[in-house]
Amino acid sequence: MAQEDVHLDDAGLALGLSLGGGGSTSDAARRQSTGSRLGREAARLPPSPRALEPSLTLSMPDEATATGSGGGGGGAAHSVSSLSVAGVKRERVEEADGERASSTARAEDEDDGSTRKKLRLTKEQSALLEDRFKEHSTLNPKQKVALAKQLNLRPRQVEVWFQNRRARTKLKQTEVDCEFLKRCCESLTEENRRLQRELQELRALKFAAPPGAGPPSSTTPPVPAPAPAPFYMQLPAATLTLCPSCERLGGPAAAAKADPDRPKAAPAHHFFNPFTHSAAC
DNA sequence: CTCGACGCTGCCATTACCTCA
DNA sequence: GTTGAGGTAATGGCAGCGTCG
Repeated sequence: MAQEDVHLDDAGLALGLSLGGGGSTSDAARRQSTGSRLGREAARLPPSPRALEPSLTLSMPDEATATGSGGGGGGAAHSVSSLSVAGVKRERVEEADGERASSTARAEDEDDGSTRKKLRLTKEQSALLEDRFKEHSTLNPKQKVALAKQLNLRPRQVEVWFQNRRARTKLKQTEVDCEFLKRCCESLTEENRRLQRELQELRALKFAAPPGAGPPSSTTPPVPAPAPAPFYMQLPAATLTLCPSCERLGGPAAAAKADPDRPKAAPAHHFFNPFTHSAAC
């Protein structure tokens, strides 16, 4: 389980906190020792300035144990460890892989102990992560640890990658939805104009015709040809789903949101927004 | 059964590093 | 060499849910 990894991973961090006093709580630390609300409060110490006394640099956990994945220390591609320095937890990456040895390795050379170094995933790692993401956008602890082991990363890094990946996906989807809504709005505006015109014409017709007059003759202005279905009505049937709470028409996300893995109590909605996955009823 | 503490996880906003034009 | 923009790994905070005593 990831649990083991967290324990191991945090071994050095705990030390860092005890020695450094105001050291930051890394996410791993938060997940472990500050997971509780009390713990969180206790851990909410003012973040130390990044350039705090470098002499506070702490010994980091043994590489092999820090990775926790078992394959960490001896991996040909990476060995990763965590280090808590003056409120900054840094990732140190040693790359034997020449392809991507660039930033991280260089950064380490220039390491002055006051900056947060950033891991760059190799193409292979990214590809595998992408593959897994395509299969499932979330990982259970077992999968996470297995994947981390496979990638020679820490489970936390895999977790973060998936988190960020989900965020990117959502952002993209939001952009798509936004564009769709824009077109929808334009279509509705145009439709509204058309109906207004039609209404005006009908009114003009009504007032022009003498009361009691028979049905319009051939001089009657032709009824406007039916306008093409407005954009918002061109939704494919598959996109029309029911609001899960009130069973009125909603959008595709309504069904997708009904993920059994994480059922969230939906309020009683009537106007279900398929784009924001929310409702306002 | 209810309640509070706790642990875990996901989402979100933000930060900070890195690359590239 | 410098700079600004964009991409993205990492961090911190918060909320929801399940478990346990």
